[in-house]
Amino acid sequence: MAETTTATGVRARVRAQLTAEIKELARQQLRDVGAAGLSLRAIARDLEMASSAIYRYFPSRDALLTALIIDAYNALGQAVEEAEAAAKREDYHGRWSAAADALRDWALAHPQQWALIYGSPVPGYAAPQDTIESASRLAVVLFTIVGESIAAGDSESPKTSRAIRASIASIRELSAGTIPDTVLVDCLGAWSQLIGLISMELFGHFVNVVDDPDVYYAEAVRRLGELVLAPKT
Amino acid sequence: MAETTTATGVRARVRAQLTAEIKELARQQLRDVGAAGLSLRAIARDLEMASSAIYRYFPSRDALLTALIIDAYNALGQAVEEAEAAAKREDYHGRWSAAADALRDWALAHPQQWALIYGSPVPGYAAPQDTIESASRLAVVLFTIVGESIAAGDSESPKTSRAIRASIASIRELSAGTIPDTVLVDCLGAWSQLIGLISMELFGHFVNVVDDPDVYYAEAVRRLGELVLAPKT
DNA sequence: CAAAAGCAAGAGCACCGCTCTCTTTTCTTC
DNA sequence: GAAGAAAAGAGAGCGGTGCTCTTGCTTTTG
Repeated sequence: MAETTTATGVRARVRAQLTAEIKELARQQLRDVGAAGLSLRAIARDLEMASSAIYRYFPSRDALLTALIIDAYNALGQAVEEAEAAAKREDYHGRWSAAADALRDWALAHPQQWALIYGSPVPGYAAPQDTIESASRLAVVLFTIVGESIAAGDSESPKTSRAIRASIASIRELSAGTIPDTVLVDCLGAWSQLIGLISMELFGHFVNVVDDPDVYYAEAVRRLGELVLAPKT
Repeated sequence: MAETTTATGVRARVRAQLTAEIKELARQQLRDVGAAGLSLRAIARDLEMASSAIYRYFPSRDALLTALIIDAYNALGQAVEEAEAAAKREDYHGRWSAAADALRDWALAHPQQWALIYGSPVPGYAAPQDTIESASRLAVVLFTIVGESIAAGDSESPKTSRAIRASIASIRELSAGTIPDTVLVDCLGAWSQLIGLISMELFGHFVNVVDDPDVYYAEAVRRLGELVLAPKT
């Protein structure tokens, strides 16, 4: 009795640890055979347990995948956040590049996990609601940089049409007026371009097109920064 | 004898037709259950033939998928080519929009096929060489519009660094000097952004971000056109 | 201490891709 | 036209999958 005083206690902890082990093995399998080849039975074999026991931890293969997706979003978000935080606060272009570079670096280091979150949705087509918070971390970083850059400079903000403003109403709310509509449109474009560039490179669409992705990506990022940040001081 | 004079004859034709039927059923299954759920056995059942007989037509599931990928590239390429061809030759912005709109329209009409070609590579990770010709059709259209637009206007072309030029040597060759290096860099960015925008929308990354993708996409395309085409006459 | 809840194991179902072997059909060649 | 060659289909079978159900065991809880 005295030993089990750790609240919900031992059981919960070994469960958490085993859950983590399953996910780690799953990530390993992801690297080796890709998402399509991920097999619960293989994980169970590695863990030397019955295949049916896995289902005590994840009710289905899709649930495991979803958990991996959330983890991937968080790992990516954290990597970008940390890289961006390391740059000088007033150096907006530096912060922009740092974030963009961290994005690509993470993708190159974890291509299968990138494919998991930015490739085709693997399960039947359930966009799990749990993912949205983790997923937004990247966008938050990018839009924050732009917002603070705008606030620091004195911007002229050309008008946009009513329809365009309405089309991006959600993201306008989220950015809470710190970013003029015109810039906001460019931000969405820049964001999409970053994702597009990395996906194209990773998924093989730049074969025989771009020879040195490192150099090209850096240049693309620089141009996007100039488009979207307040003019350099 | 007289009836079998059609050269390689009847056999080849029914074979071609059955191959087409298999692919059509596969596409249907793609729509219903996605690429992950595509099953040769299910196709065989629909065709009322033994599952083993399918392998006379496609040596493996991946081979079928590869064939579908090539078909998808060609269908997409053709759709874009035709839409672009319908625009007035001198109206470069019109041609640009027509191509970009056809791109998105096709994607929305065939999301699973889009995922097949622009989502995560499904097979083990074999980038089949057969696909590259079909895959390039889209890029050819986009880059041709830009090239002809440049040729029509009188462009000042700012310098790019040696490293950047080298990084895109392959595509520079393909465009055969019709597009200045600076513009070429923007072209690649614009191309990637179009793919990125459509994928983000289709794969659910614009949920709670972009409310009216039609309107937003049109605006993004317009801006990309102004970036990449010679200034309007 | 006993009941309840969580956990592991095993057997089993229906499906999958793919490979054999064997028979039937069609084409080719003499 | 008949005989041999090539292509096509059928069926059984192998090893694998996700997932479920039942049966015991262990830990936690009242």
